[in-house]
Amino acid sequence: MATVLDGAVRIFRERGYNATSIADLSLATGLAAGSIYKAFKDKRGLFLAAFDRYVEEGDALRRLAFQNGGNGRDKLKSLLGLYANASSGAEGMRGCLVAGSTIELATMDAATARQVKAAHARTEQLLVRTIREGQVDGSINAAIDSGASAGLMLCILQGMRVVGKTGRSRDDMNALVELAMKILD
Amino acid sequence: MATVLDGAVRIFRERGYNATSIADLSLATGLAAGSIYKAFKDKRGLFLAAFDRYVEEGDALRRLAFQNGGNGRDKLKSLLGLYANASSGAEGMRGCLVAGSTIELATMDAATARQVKAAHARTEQLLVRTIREGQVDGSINAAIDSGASAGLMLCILQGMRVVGKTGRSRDDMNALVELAMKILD
DNA sequence: TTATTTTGGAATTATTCATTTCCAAAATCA
DNA sequence: TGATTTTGGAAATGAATAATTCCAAAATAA
Repeated sequence: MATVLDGAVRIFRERGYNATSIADLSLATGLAAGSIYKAFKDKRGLFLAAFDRYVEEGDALRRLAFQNGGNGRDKLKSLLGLYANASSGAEGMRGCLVAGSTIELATMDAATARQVKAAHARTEQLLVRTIREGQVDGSINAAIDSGASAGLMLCILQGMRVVGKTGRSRDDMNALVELAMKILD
Repeated sequence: MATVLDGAVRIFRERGYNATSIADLSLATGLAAGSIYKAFKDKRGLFLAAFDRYVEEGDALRRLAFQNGGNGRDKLKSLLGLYANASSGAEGMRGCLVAGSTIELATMDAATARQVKAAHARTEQLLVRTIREGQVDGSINAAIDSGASAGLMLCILQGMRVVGKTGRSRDDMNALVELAMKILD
């Protein structure tokens, strides 16, 4: 089942929900259309399962990035580095399921749209918490607005994912990370 | 003709190329399907015309933002302010045709993809030029890498357009602008 | 005024789409 | 071993799609 969802995640990242047909999903997951419908009820159900898996995997990667510890600033730098890597080369061109789904928000039903917005809210909350942690441990300027800087960080992360679709090198993306950290000064 | 393209720009911004049908375009432009085909050859032709118009309008807005003059830093602040406004409220939720098209890159033919990438390149070149201008007039730190900081600015601008789809207030977005300017310190 | 050309769009066409139906093979149960 | 249930998927269905055809009204030319 996990590999079915991995295949779905991949094709939805590349093409988005609307441009991905059941035939595409069948190729990507290895299941025939009838089986997809038996397992997920419909295309939207498979999308939601894939989206959840993608968000969970992202959460796990972010936790891993934070496990190397250090102070708030170190953690944020790890996070930006993680996104810089994910946004470069062939993997970067594949795209982000959250960014892609955000662009398609207008074509989604309310419940699906809520899931997409919730994913952003969760990332933004993590950013706020980590910035505040840095402000407490002294690694981040205590005077900056944690909400605003978290919002800016979220834009940078999403922007990397979009620009990554056009093909950027790892060096290009990593160069941005150093500069972005100045926001926290 | 201009209002036809304006209608097309609007619906493509909101829904993207793939999720916009000829029926949608007919409603948005006021032309029947047969007329659309006579004027633009096909859906892709209308999209390209709409995309060109959107990019040209964006260029005009950026020129306008720069006309208030000032040094390099002032100009960049105006540009970020322009994007912050465009990315907030109902207008922000409508989305950006360039960001949206970037997400759909994998579903485009090579010529259309080149146009989308060219739009990014043009914005990035403007950012590089303006940062260098600021480094010459002393308003921007001469030591920072103009290429990397332009790349980061591009990510911020595109990220604002994506996050703006989820609904952000003008105050939220403007708060980011102040912080983003620290990159140039 | 009549003939011809141009224009706008309704209707149609062929294809693709999401979803359902139905069938046969495999697995399970008695 | 035979009967029944489960499972996977090919084929079919009805709707939506991009694009084309054809018609009538409007405009132009003689």
